[in-house]
Amino acid sequence: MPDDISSRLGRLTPEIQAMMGVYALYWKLEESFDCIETDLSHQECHMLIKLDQPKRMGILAADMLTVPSTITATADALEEAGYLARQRDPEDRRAWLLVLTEQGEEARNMLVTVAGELFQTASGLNAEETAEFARLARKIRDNILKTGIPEGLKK
Amino acid sequence: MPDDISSRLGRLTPEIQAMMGVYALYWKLEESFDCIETDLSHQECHMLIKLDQPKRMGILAADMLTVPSTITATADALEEAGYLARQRDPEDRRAWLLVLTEQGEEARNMLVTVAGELFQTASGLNAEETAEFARLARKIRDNILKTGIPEGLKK
DNA sequence: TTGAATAGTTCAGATTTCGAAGTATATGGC
DNA sequence: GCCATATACTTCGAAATCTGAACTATTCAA
Repeated sequence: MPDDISSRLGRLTPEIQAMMGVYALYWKLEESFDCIETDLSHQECHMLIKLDQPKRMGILAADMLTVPSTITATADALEEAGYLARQRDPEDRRAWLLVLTEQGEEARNMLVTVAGELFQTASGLNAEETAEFARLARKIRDNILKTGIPEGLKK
Repeated sequence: MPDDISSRLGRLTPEIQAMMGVYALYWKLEESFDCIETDLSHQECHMLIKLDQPKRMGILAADMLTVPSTITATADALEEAGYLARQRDPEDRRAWLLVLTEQGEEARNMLVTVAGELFQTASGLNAEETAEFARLARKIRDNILKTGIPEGLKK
């Protein structure tokens, strides 16, 4: 049966194959996140992982392709739980910098480690394949961030 | 600034780079789906794309890494809107086969075409890179479906 | 024939997300 | 310096989404 599915997928265009793989991996990773011993929501985990250094909320919103109000809610929760602190950006006092606390750093390190293992398990790729996949993924991400907000957007 | 982000990403592990790329692409694709002229929800689009041939709801649930009740709701909506029909599986009368109607086939063809273009635009990869990415994505998807339901699952 | 397992359904509750309106600060033209 | 406009984030209520437990119908095994 898996072979059957696989062979049928082979007849689809590369783009659709790629999309289906991306969706499967995304769903699997999200699912696996539930198994991590933590009371963090998925969005909170994503934000922690992205905070490798202090960042403005607007940058995070663009980076996570979401809306400012969602970032506010997530940051509120993380701040309340002691993982990060808001600091005014000295270069623009309208903006906040989100800075991890020590507790936040620890949580982030744990998450990055576990997430890496999850990726290995879920993908089943060896080191070489992972490196190649990562190279293409980085290229894709660069392109998306460069392209920015959806270009064919409505409204 | 994009270069700065990119160079910092380079210092992360390949697994995390890969994950961030996958998340960016997933989010971007989901966002782009909103721009398609259709009244279908994302989940409904995903199901249509997967119905390249009649499938049992349980198969779809496993394939989309979700729960049966979600499949029921999505299938209800698509059936009501005339995109598919339920047929009893002759091999197991407890199960339904979801079969696309003519209207469903048309919608699926449109979606597959548009989704392919979306992938090209979002990823910015050329044909060769897309083929390589698709190869790895297929491998990942095979591994995930083979692994099946989360193995380290709780509850 | 009966008990256990499986395929799908129902439905109410929880979570998540979004968008419009609001506050505070910045920027540019006069 | 002053005003209009733009930007960064917040608030909050509505909408969409997803889930899990309990239920019906059918199959399978003994």
